[in-house]
Amino acid sequence: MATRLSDVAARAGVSVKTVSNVINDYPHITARTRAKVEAAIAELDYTPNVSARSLRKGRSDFIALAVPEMASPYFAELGAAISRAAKKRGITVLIDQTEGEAAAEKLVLDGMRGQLIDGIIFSPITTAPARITSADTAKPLVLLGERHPGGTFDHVAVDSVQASFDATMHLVSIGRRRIAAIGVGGGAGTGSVRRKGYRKALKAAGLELDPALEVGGSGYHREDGAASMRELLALPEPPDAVFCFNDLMAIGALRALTDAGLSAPEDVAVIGFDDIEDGRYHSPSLSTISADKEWLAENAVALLLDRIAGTGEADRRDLTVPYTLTIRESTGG
Amino acid sequence: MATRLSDVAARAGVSVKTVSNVINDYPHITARTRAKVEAAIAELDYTPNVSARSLRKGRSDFIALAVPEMASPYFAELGAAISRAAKKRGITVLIDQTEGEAAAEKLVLDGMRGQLIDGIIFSPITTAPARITSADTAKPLVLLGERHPGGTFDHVAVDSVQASFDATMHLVSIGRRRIAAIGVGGGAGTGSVRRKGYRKALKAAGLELDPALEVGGSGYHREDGAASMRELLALPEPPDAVFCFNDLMAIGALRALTDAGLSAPEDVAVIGFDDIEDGRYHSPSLSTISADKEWLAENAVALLLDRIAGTGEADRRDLTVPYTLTIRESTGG
DNA sequence: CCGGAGTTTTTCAACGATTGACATCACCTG
DNA sequence: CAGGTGATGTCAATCGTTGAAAAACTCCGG
Repeated sequence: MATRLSDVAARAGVSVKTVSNVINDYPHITARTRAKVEAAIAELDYTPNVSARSLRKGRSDFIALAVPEMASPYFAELGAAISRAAKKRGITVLIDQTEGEAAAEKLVLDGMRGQLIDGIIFSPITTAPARITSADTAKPLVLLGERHPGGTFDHVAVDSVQASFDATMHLVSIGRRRIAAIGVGGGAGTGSVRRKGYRKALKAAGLELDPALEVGGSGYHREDGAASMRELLALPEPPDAVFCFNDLMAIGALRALTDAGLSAPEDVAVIGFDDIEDGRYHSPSLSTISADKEWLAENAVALLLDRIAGTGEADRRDLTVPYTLTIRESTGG
Repeated sequence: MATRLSDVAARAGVSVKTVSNVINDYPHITARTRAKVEAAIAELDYTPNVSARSLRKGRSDFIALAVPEMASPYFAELGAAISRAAKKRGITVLIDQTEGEAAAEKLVLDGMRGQLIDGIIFSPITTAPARITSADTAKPLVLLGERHPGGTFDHVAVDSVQASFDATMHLVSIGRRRIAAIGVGGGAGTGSVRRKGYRKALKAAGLELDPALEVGGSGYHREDGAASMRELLALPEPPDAVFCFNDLMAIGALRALTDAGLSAPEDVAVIGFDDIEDGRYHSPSLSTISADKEWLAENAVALLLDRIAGTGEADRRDLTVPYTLTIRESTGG
């Protein structure tokens, strides 16, 4: 595919610039010329060279999505949604796995990838979001994940406190009194924000807060959920319900429950957060907080493109993703 | 980030050429100069402009991975592995979702992305692999998925027939006599190849082949597996074991089983294919064919880079991914 | 048939990094 | 001290595309 603009031009009998004009929808072109050029393009199967174009224009129509790990179902689903949303607008998404490494996250922030990308959608995990300032990056950036009042960037996320409150209240509403939380140590503020909602709910329900029931470190994987659940079950007085700060841990927790010969929701009710597809097919199916990922993707992309085009408002925007409480078997749905 | 090569040169007090030499590992450079230049690069936080470099060199160090959908756990895990393998070699992976659309797949094959990428790792689904010829693409290409004798490209895959044989024989070995197969209509040859292994095993075990036990269309998702399982359970003589052609369907099948008040492995033993993480944590945990994804990723990337560098052997290579039969609860492990 | 107002098309020079041919030096060696 | 070697610099060209500006063309009224 060595077809260049000049080849097309030669074929169509016009100048290189005219071909470029046709491609870029320059208004003043005769129908005749346009037709000729388009025919030549079709015949030669021409595709513009992205590198050259981006070098000249300073725009590449590539954006990066930086996530901790793409194999994690939530991020995989998110990535798919964002890719789709971007494609609709003629934008290509480049996915970056930071693998939870601070170094990799820093790389993302430093106008990484040698100016190829026009902007970044960033889901931080190690980098304390508050510490990210506009000085750190030259590229437009949209943050996903927990909100942070002092931030300088556009931001899209669920109201985690409220959602966690709802999840916990749901456990209360089905009669549970000893409700645990898994994932309180979670990265990038997730743990503390969701715990806030959890505690608020306990208080609202008049339940006592037992520190022994708040468990979980920074990992948010299945095995972390399983380990936390085992820890809880080993307590002198185990919980009768657990709110896991994400679905992946909830699935691990359910597994640990089964391994212990117990079952959900009878012995322990379990609710997660994220609504990943696995949860729907799990036995028992998993109750969860279901954020609208399509909405999130659409808006994150739109926000970023606005910023890139410079048409966005001057001050940063904070979008809140709609969510619903989805009740399934794991809480007796 | 408007730092250019010339800025670095000025800062280091050397010529642009020297900086370029340092970056590109030109042999004759004093340690002093190299140090100076490297210091300048670090201070200015310089990153070469990818567009300019790729325009000039004709190499971008980007490769594309084209998969049907990245939200599907198998592809997500594969994508993660390939990204990692590529990163080790200084290559960036661009993931493309074809969403099972023939048009999108065709786009991938037409030296898509305007010459930005150096090569493609392609996991086809609608495009009949035999139909892909080197005439269709100008870029080096490595195919994943079922093998096809007539192909013209390098290829990496599990020996699906053998693996399916093993999976089926495992069901036989635990005493099952009425063994069904789910996914026989699967895309890009997967269905027919795995069915071949399945049938071979039945024959080897002296079991009769019942066409009613071979079900499933082209979809390979959880809901397809669930639907197929329901279909099987509705038979006058339902199966006592099922081999699902991928784990996702197996999970759906397990769910359908549960919904019908039956359980695995007691009523119906279930085995899948792929060893996705979900399967390990499912209740019951899922027996499966576990292909070495890291191996697959490493080799697919290495093969492609060889091809790109032109150092590969002239004739196409066909690599077979090692796998193991992993027995878990769903078959009584 | 000319001048001017558009409209359409072309010419020219970047964008930033790399490379090749060659010119300089500064040393070192015999 | 001539000649060789190693290290760096100069200069110009190149990759394919596009913005700015200039040139060529069309059309119309006078």
